[in-house]
Amino acid sequence: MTVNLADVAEACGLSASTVSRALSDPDKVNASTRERVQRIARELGYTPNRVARSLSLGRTGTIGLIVPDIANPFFPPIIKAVQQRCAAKDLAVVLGDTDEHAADELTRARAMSKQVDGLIMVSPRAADAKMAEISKLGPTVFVNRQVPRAPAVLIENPDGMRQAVEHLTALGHRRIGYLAGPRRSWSNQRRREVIAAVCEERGAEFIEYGPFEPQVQAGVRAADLLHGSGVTGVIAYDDLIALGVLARMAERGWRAGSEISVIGIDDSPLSGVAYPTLTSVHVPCAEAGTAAVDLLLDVLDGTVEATGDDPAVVQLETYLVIRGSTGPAPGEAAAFLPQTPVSIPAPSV
Amino acid sequence: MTVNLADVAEACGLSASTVSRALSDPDKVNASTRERVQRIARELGYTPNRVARSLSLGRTGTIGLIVPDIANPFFPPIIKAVQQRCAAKDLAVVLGDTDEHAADELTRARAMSKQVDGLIMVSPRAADAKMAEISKLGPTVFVNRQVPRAPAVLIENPDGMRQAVEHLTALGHRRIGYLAGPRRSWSNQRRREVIAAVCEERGAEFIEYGPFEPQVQAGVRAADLLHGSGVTGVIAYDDLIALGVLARMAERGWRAGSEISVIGIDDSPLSGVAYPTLTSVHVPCAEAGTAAVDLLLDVLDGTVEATGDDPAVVQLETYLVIRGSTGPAPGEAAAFLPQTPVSIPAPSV
DNA sequence: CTGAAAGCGCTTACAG
DNA sequence: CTGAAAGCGCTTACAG
Repeated sequence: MTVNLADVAEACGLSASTVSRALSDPDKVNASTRERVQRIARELGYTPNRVARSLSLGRTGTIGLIVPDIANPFFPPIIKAVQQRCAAKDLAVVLGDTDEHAADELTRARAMSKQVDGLIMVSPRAADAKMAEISKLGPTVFVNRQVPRAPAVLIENPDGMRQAVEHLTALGHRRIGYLAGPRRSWSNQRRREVIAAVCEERGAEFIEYGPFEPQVQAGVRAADLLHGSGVTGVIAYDDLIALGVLARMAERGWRAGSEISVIGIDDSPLSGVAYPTLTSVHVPCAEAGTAAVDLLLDVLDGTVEATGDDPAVVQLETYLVIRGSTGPAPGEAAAFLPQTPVSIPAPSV
Repeated sequence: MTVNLADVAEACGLSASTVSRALSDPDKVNASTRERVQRIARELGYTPNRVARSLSLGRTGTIGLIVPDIANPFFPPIIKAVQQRCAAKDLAVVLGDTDEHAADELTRARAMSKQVDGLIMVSPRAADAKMAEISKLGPTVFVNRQVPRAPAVLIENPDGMRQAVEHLTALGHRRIGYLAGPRRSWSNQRRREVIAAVCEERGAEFIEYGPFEPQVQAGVRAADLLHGSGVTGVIAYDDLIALGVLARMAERGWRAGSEISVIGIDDSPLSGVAYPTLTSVHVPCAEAGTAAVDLLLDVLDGTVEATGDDPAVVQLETYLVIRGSTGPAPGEAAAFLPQTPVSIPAPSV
């Protein structure tokens, strides 16, 4: 049905070998034959069969991307960036969603492994031992998770967390809550540690709530726990939880940014949509996606240390973005008078 | 390096043919050899090479999915559903994002075509003629776009639009605005028509604004246009625009749901996060993703009409979800007293 | 029920 | 510079 290399060869009166060279390695062929082959191939509407090519080359020109939940707004920017970068490099992306089931990560990776040249695992949930098994399947880069002896792109830089706590203490907050994420989450452990440490350093009390699932509904529940606790500033594991807190506060008539200050993490596009707008720690998701593809390509080229005790790790920066949901602690407001309202335009989504 | 069929055959003392059958067509093989082969294959950690399998079968076990923008919250639920359904059917999904460039749709489809058994095009932006070319590349199903002589899953049912307008007129609104989406958008044209028609039918004035890009920022701009226009009820092309309107209204101290009622379209998870929560037309994105995979599979099986004048088209239902951003038109409120506040829990995201 | 052989559509050392 | 041949790892008629 569809035209293949042999058809083109016949139409040219040449061997398949020559046609193949003319098309994929043009320098190895006489200039005039090259032109003729290319013209005839075009006329016949020939497109090489990628599958056959993959089989003989041993490379598929495809990479696998596995994420826990496409519908969680944290992931689409990463997926998009990976996909864009791959398109630019003429690589295809096969996508896997584990629906937050840690056990599926290895299964999906295994299913993909024979079909891709390398794998990008974003925020995997399963234990390090499972990640080591995944790494054995083929070249693998982790995003947002440090795995021993494996290359990774990390966006869990402590700077942003530190800035968040210092922002609150500078505003006079003395009792600071942390709405914890899932207990097994690597990010959660890192965030908790840094926040607790900076609280201590700044002489603020650190109070942990949770764990909470990274969902708006969990934030609604968290807001109710906060009420009457004496906590005046709170940092949520992620924006979804923070947005749930804001929604519940609005519903109950508490003023975010004055009665309680709320900080999210991710700086997702949602941050500008909430009311008030959400102060949040910016996490460079798109950059992480791009960096992950580049790192994986380096691993495939062998230009980078992909294993052993000192694998390549790319560390990206995080920082605090201040919006409307944080303000002086109650009783501290006077120090800030006269208050000039700051209007921050909603970001485009 | 990696273990292949021949290795398993050798370990079993059998031919590759038998091993192949034992693994992929177990009935054709003696029960005891079958068990033995399967056990040994497992012990050796054998996984079939999908690429080789594809080449000999002429099927890749992969489908292509092309969307305009992964980061637009409309698409992730569709992507997720497609991916989940495919995983259940042991199909891989290769994902393409055209970044809203209509011209890339054909290019990307062409690049994928040799690598997939079929294609799902979600909300494509390019003209029908381009879609016809894409259809010629191989089995193709369209989602959220009707293309002549091509199978499709449509979620542009007029019911939801009608309910939205009737909701507003029932609340006493007499001047109804429509914040139009991109001019070329197929959905936009359909929505505009239905809304205008129902306004006329109900004796309300129809006023169009825009076009607006489907982004929060565009809604901010739209809100300012609305002010002082006498429009009391407004339907936005999508939730992002509607959320921008709400954000701007909150910022300027206008009360959504009393001074102006706002309705979005998509019923995205964001609807429950905004303040007030957003009344929106539910569009069954996840169902559409699942239906698209099933339809594509039917096309591949040949059990469904995929071309000609009467191709298979699946039409899904839309309906209005009422939340906090709509209420009686100003001056009509008296008719509703005493007002009992309705509290609607935020949905999980 | 099992095996030897051909074939899927490419690429690429190896000769000439 | 060009061609014949082998090979990538499977599947599947065709024999036995």
